[in-house]
Amino acid sequence: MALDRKPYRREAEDKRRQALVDATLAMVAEGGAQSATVRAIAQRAGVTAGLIRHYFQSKDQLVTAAYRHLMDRMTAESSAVLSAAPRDPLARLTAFVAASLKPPVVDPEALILWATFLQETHRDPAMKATHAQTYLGFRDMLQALIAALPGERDEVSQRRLAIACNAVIDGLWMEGCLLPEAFARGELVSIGVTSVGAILGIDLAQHLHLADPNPSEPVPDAAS
Amino acid sequence: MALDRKPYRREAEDKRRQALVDATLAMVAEGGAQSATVRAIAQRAGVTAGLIRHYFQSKDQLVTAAYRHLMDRMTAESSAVLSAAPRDPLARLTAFVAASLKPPVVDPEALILWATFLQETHRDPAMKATHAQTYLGFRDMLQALIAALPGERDEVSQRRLAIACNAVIDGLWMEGCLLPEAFARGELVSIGVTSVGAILGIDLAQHLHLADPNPSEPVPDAAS
DNA sequence: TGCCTTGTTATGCGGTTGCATAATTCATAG
DNA sequence: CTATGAATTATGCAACCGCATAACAAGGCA
Repeated sequence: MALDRKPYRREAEDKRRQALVDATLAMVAEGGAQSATVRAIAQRAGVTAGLIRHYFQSKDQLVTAAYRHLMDRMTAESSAVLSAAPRDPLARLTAFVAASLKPPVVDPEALILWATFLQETHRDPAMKATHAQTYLGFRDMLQALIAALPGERDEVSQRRLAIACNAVIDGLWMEGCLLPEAFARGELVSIGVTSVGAILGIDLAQHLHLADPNPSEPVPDAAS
Repeated sequence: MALDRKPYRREAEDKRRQALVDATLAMVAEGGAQSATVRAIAQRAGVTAGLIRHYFQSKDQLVTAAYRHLMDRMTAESSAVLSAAPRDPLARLTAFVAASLKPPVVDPEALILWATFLQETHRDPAMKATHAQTYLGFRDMLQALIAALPGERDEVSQRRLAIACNAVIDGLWMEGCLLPEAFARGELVSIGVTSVGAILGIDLAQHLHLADPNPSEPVPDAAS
């Protein structure tokens, strides 16, 4: 009758919720949505399945929270680039485009996560709202960068240009995530910066080395 | 003891397989992958679940067949435009871009289906091969159109330009599928043609009305 | 008309999933 | 040092999943 239960430690609520969210994203990234069962997620987080229900009313709520966290992270990665970018509008735009087309933004796992949650978006209004917000947020960021460029452009033109530039970036991002071996180092960045420049009628390529002295290596201080 | 079985009709193999594939796509489009169970698919196709195993060795094979059918359909819709397009290279490219950015290619269901199968791609080698084949096939089509344009371009440039133009089209396609209400009629086509022209350094917009006299209306003979 | 192949239905099984609930152990307060 | 509450584990359950197999009937062929 000597039941040896699994020993455990009590953790702060924030920590446990975060651990469960991280485990959810990890499971989805590795094996798709179907492998992200409550049991698998819990095991990944180092807890038992029942605990999920203690922090989330249902599995769907956990998934929604994970999606929101993912989107927040991607948005944060984008704006982080801007805060560290130079002041010259041309260099700023170049740095933004370049950062969007290399790791950690370009990442096979990121696309899997994005695609997996996209179908949930179709059903769950909360996730749909999160999606639209993030999506248009990125485009607005781009439009602001375009508006700051030298030269006169009315707002209608700015919007059209932002839509076009956003599309190039998204398309290249997808290709880079799906077929990472199909492109040479820095090729996506080069194509992206050149194309955005062509759409806007300016030469951005000359700002590439200024905006980013080390175009192929991700920041080395990756995880804390 | 009077068991009244469901009455049925025997059908040709092609018809039944196609019906099952169509039902699979319909279920995935409506409720995501998780709602596409063998029972639901069979019910949608008007048969019982056991029949699936009579035509496919497993559910995975049915899903793979459905994915291949979807990709073939999308590719066919794009290349169909080319066979009816004029001979002038500029007009041909314009028609191709325009057709890729309006119905039936741009369609919310299409994106959901694409995104859903994308995660399977990550696991199943057969689906990954189908994906890469379709993906690069579309880009090669684009590169051939670019190569036919007036002006000298070496193959390296052609490849880079094809990658960039493909990215714009993909990105706009995604936005159009995700937020159909965010764009005016014909706006995506207009932006796409203008942007592709800008990337290639030529003016395509003037060929838009020639290439497609009715840019916003899908063909009216939709379903038979 | 009557048989015979096989397309189709019907039924059942082992495994898994999300969720509910009871049992237990950790951490803190007094 | 002990008591109390809550975080965590453990157990169980109803529903559902894909798949196997057996029973049946539809339609061609003699």
